[in-house]
Amino acid sequence: MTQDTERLGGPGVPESPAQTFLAAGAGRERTGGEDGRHRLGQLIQFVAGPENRLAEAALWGLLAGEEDYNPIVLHGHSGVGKSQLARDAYNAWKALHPDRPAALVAGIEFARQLTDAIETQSVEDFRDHYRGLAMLVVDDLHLLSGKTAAQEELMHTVDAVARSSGAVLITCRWPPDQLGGFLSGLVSRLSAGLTVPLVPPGPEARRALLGRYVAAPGFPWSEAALELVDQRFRGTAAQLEGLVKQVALTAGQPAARIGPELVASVLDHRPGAGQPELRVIAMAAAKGFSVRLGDLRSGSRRRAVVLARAMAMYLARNLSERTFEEIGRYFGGRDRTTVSHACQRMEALLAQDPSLRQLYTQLEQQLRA
DNA sequence: CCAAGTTATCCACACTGCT
DNA sequence: AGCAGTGTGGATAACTTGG
Repeated sequence: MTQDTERLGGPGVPESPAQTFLAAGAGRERTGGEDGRHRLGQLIQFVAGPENRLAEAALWGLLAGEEDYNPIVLHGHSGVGKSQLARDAYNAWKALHPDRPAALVAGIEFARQLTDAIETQSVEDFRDHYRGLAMLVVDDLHLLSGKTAAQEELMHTVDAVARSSGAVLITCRWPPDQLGGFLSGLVSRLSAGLTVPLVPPGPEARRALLGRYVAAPGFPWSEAALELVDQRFRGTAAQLEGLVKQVALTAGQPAARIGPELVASVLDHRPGAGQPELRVIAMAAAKGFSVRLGDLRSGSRRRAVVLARAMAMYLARNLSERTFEEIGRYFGGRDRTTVSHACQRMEALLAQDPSLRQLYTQLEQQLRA
């Protein structure tokens, strides 16, 4: 990994891999010079700040046809932009290599298609399609947990695509070696490629994202309004986009200038912007561990209760923007450091217990739905 | 049932970023 | 400087485990 880092993220790496890539003229042939570069630049929606330069570099390397790191696995919490990056890679590939077949498929959809193919006795067609691809993008691989047939099929697909000098990009909640309920063959195949962590946008990336979202015509934002979002908003790219839409909606008719007062009132009255209620999270965790909701909020320290409580706290922390203080208050008025410790402990447990990770994934899915 | 080990919890203090 | 949020380390008591 040291070598990978040196190669892709070290001092030799230019500020923006995208710039270098485009400056070098990669893809010019098929995308048509200046115009093509511009078009390709527009296809890339993911905004990478310094914190995600390695992922960006990996993406551009993949598009440039570098085979050194194949497959590339992007992993990170939900909301960091994995799916966006997957879509970008797919769209850019199609623009660069219109004559080389590519596919973007969600992990769970890949499994469903395979089941259909088996039922309709068309597995050969399924294989011809996927194994003949020049580029395969699989989004949310972790949802294939426990689905061995699909994993086996995917493993052979990845091999086939790689053998014919194709590119494979995979997004996942966890790095390959921490996946629970996965075939060791697939895990080692994935681990042999390049594994890149994705993290939430930092200040620089947030600013760039904000600039893009407010660029839509009709609702001119004042500098002070932008400044306010910059100062007060801490969230994922998707949440930021939601905020901008909410502000436009509140502004009413187009052409009204958006000032800091309006933004402040939207920020103040955000109804938890899609984040589940603590009670809903606690109930889901309680059910997952077969304990009572009341137990989680009680003083009990029974092993099963403590584990379920820690999971609930960890979920609350990851799926909402609530502070340790708020979470602790809900769970029996516990100290905020208790919540902090519980989250750290859960993180450590998840790193070493595949079945627990499986449960976490399940609960997270359920609560986001 | 009891002693020993483990760890969930709380407290005190320190650090960071913002106003 | 003051505040909010967070991180870290130590002390204590609740709980688990082995005999």
